[in-house]
This record gives sequence, C-alpha cells and structure tokens, in this order.
Amino acid sequence: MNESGSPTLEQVAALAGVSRATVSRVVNGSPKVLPDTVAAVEQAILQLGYVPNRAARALVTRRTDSIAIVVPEPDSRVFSDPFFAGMLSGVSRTLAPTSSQLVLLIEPAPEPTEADDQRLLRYLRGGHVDGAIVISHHGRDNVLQELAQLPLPIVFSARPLGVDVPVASVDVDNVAGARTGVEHLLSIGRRKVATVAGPLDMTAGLDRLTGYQEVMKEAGLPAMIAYGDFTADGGEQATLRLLDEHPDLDGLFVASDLMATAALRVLSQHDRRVPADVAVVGFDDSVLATTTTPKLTTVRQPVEQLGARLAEILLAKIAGADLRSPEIYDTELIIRDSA
Amino acid sequence: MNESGSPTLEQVAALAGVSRATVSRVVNGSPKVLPDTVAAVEQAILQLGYVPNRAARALVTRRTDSIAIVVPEPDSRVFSDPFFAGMLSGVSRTLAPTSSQLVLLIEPAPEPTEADDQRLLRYLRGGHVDGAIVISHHGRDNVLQELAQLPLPIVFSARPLGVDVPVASVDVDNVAGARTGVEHLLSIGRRKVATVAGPLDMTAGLDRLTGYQEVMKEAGLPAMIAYGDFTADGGEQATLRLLDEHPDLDGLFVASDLMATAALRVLSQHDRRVPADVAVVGFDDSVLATTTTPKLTTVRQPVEQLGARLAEILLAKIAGADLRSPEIYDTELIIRDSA
DNA sequence: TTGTACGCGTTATCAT
DNA sequence: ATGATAACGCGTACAA
Repeated sequence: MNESGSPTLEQVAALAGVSRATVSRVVNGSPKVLPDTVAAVEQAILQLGYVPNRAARALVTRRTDSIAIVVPEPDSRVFSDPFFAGMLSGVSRTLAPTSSQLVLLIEPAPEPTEADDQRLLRYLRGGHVDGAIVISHHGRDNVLQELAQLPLPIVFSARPLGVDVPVASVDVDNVAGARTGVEHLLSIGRRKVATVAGPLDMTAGLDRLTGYQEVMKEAGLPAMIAYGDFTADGGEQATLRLLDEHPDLDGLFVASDLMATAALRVLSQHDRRVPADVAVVGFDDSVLATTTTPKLTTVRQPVEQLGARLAEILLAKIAGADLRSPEIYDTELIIRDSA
Repeated sequence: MNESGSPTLEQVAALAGVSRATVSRVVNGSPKVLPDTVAAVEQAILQLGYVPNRAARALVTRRTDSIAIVVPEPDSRVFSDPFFAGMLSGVSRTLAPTSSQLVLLIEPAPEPTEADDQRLLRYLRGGHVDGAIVISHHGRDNVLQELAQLPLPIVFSARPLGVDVPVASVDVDNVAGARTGVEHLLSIGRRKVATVAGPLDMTAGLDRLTGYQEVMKEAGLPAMIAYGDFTADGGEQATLRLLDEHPDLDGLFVASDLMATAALRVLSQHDRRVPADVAVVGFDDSVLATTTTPKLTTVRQPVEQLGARLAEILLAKIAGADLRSPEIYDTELIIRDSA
C-alpha cells in the first residue's frame, strides 16, 4: 500500500517477484507472458486487491475510457422523458462490456448562458472524454453546430436542427411514424383529422407534422393544426383551440403521448367519447400510454435499441471509423383503445 | 502543441517566458504571483487555448474532481421517474460551481449478477471518484450495506433499508407525508379509507404504509391494504383487489402518483365517481398529477431541493466533514380535484 | 516572487 | 518472455 490507500503496480510486482512491466502486461492481457508468471501475478493482484490507477493510465495512453452524455438543454424534462431513460439504458448496456464510464454533462442553469455553453465545449475539447453522445431536442442557438464541429468523436440522438455539417445521428423515422398514425386514423374511417403538433425547433415536432401533412394532402383532406410544446399544458391548450375551431373533428394525431393524455382529458371534458366521437393516436408509447382512459393507441419508438446504436456508433468512431450520416429506425403502431 | 493536440503547461510557460511552476500557480489561483506575471501567463493561456490535463492533475493531487451517481438497480424505471430527474437537476446545479463532473454508474444488466455488483464496488473503491451519491429504491441484497461501508464519502438518496451502519442520507418524511394525505381524506369526511401501498423492501413503500396505518389506528378505523409495486399495472391490480374486498370504500391513499393514475382509471371503470364516491390522494406530485381526470390531490416532495442537499452533503464529506445521519425534509399536500 | 527538481502510477520502447 | 528506463503533464517542497 502506498500511504493513500491503493496498492500500485510496483507493489504487485514486488510481491510477485517480477517487474512492473510484466505486471502491466498481465493486467492488459498481453499474450506473451508465461502462464506461470501470469498465475503468480494474478495471485499477487488478488492478494493486494490491486486496481489500476485510471489517471496514470490515461496520462500515458491518452485515452480516458470515458464518454460523455451531453444534454445541452436546461430542461430537466429531458430526464423525466421515458424516452431518455430508455436510451440511457441502451447506451449503458452497450458500454458495459467496454471499460468506459459514462460522464453526464448537463446545462446547470435554468437559463444557460453563453458562459455555460463555453464551459461545456471547453470540457469536451479538453480531452476529458474519448467521445460524446448528444441528447438534444431543441435546435438551441448555435451550440449544436459548435458541438458538431468539435474535434471529437460525437453522435447525436436526433438529426440536429440548424447544423450544416454532416454528423452521425440515430433517430426514428418521425415522418413515417406520423404517417402510420394518421393513416390509421383514415383507415378507420376518420376524415376530419386534426393534429396537435410539437414545436418546430425540434426535429420530432417538425417531422411528425410533416408526416401528418403529407398524408392529409395525399388524401385530399384539409390540415387542421395546433401547436403544443410537448408538455401536458401545451397539449391541453392546443386541443382546446382545435375543438374551438373545428368542433366536428373526428380524429386527432398528437405528436407525443404526454400531450395526448391532456388531449384525452380535454375531449372527455367536452363530451367527446374516445374513440367513438374522436379517435386519438399518440406518439412514443411511453408509460403514459397505458395509464390513460381509454388506453392510448400510439406510435412506438424502439428506445433501447436507439440507445444501443448510439453507443455502438460512438465506439466505432472512437476506434477510427468515419461515420457522418444519420441512421434511421422504424416505428411501430401500437393499437390500443383510443383509435 | 504536443503532437496529439492540446498544449501543455510547458508550452504556456515557454510562451509566457516563465517556468512551469509559475503557470501552475496562475492556473490554480495562487495569491503569490505578480500581477504582471499573471497577465502574461493568462495571455499565453488564452492564445494557446490551454486547458489543464485532468489525468495528470489527478495523478498528483489524488483527487479526481468527479463524483459518482450510483444507481444500484437494473430498473431503468428509476430514470423515468420524474423524482430522479428532479434530483439530478438539483445535484447538477449544486455541483456546477465546483469543477466536479458527474459520473453515472448503473447496473447494466436487467438481472444484475454478483459480478456486476462487484464491478460497481471495485470501481468506487478504485479511487476513480471523490465521492458517491447513491440513488436506490430497493433494499437489494447486501449491495447497499457494502456501499455504506466503502472507504469513500457517500450519501444515500433515501434511508437505505437493511443497512446497519449510520450513513448520511436525504429524504422526505414519508411517514408524515402519508399522514398528511390520509388525514386530509378523514378531514373531508371519509371513513372507509384504503391504501394502495408500495413494496415493503423500499423505504418509500414501507414508511408511507406506516403513516397510513398510524392515522387509521388513531382514528379507530380499520386498515384496508393492497400492495402494488409502484408501477401502473401494480396499482391497477391492487385497486381491483381493494374494490373487490371493500366495495364500499370512500377514500383511497395511493403511495405513488403513477399507481394513483391507474387507481383513477379503475375507479372510473367501476362506476365510482372521483371524488364524489371515492376521494383519492397520491404521492409525489409528479407530472402525472396534472394529467389525470380529475387532477390528482397529492403529497409533494421537494425533489430539486433534495438533490441539492445530497450534493452539498457529499461535498462537505469530501471536504472532511463527518456526516453520518439522515436529513429529513417536509412534504406538502397539494390539493387539486381528486380529494 | 519565482524556479528547480522530484514524484504521482502507468504504458511503451528497447534491450536482453 | 522479461526487465530497465523513458515518457505522459502536472503540483509542490525546497531552494534561490
């Protein structure tokens, strides 16, 4: 033991009667060590409870064995989002076999300043991590652009809006997903189909609206749109507006499950039976979808899989691969009771 | 620049015409440096875009400037929990002024093995972090006990069940919180008050049940209990059982908002009006509470504040304070429409 | 106030 | 197959 606790390579070497270099080889699984030596060293390691000093290793290898999860948004809602939870789970599962650690980087202040942004960027530039996964929902200022241009392996959880350089990203096909949802509404005979869209500075908001618009246009039906902000309140207000402007609507495609729960409540309060009077389709298939009355028909995203791919791609980039294009996954319509 | 990118202290020194030591002093804000020297060094730092190498620094200072968030549970639900999101936000906000980084440690596998646990413990023992915040809900095996005995500053997000050594922890007074909720039900005239409790291997489950039992006993009323597992499904099953065994119940205290949403649905399906026939009180005041019909009366936890305290306590312990006792915060009854 | 010199624990190069 | 030995970038006694 050195005075502050952990035994070092040196001490293991002494105990095993070999040199530091040999111990290092054993620790790192070099093939060119005699079995006997390996055994002796492993015995010593066990006996001393040796664990490699990451800092020392990082200093010489110039690798940190840690990767960042960057959430360049003040919005703690990102975390409450089951979407995020699932992705994190996928990421962590993929990273487990590697020795890489996950480092969490989030904007601390409710209103992040330019200084906060710079702190973030400096950290990433500072070589503290081998790569970064960016979970961003809004196309906030130019932070995304700066992130994209960092000399660091990086991958985005969604096509970052406002970024004009090619970047690796993983996402679902939001346009196609929305199409599935809206087409389902048409297929069950609805013709007056409105949408509660998300904000247009988010990929998810933008693309899901596009999907809705495409289908409606193809069917020769008029689009009826109200914008929410992916919160329950926003969904409530938007639904109220729709009901006010189009009291006869018989179908509703809501761009997120959370907003859809609000929509269901508003519809019920205004004496619309779901799905009899108004059929409702959400998006996400989050835990919320099964807690509503009636249970929500919704478009599912394969969140864990997205997280896993995010991690895989990043690992590949760290290993040297030059990946700079989006990867798009399919959604699946989950039919329950609301449509 | 060295060949792999970042400039070093050495290069800054050369440019500024001083020694490495002086640059180091400036970087670390030593008071005994001439203003002129400081200016020159800062100029050089800016010009080179110098950023200290964390690994090198950690190697000599034996501090890592990073702290771990440990989630010793396979359950990704922990992350979807708005409770967790809020706490994380509080933690991160408190840690922002320090230069500490958050490192996320989670059990990767759905069924964590003994090996997974050991990996976790080894990492923490390995001196990779200065301290750890443990977010645990279940009293899983003996992991918590082992965590508690680690020679590392550590603080728990809730009184860890099954741990027999004194540990620092931050939590709300779940007993008192539950009491508030149940007392409210009694105060509005309900007498046949049942509870959907959480699992007893979780502090939250155990204590909230205790609160319910205390109040009922004091009022001389019989306890009616069904157990859920803090999921919507569990809440649904439990409510069904209660309704089956006690069809005349007129009040319901549900140990979590998520379970409460399920309870509301079941009640509605069984033609009980809320709150007219059955008044319902939840626990958490999560985002769910305002998405239900009727909106949920519930017991609020000050989550951000809890997170902030968690971080403050840990920082104090890292600085040498010997804190080994629980810190308990108050809850607040939020009255909405369900009771 | 500033500089010199050493050590932190590891990996990598070069001998042997 | 193994062992010396030199980096890696930084902080800090100690000396000046």
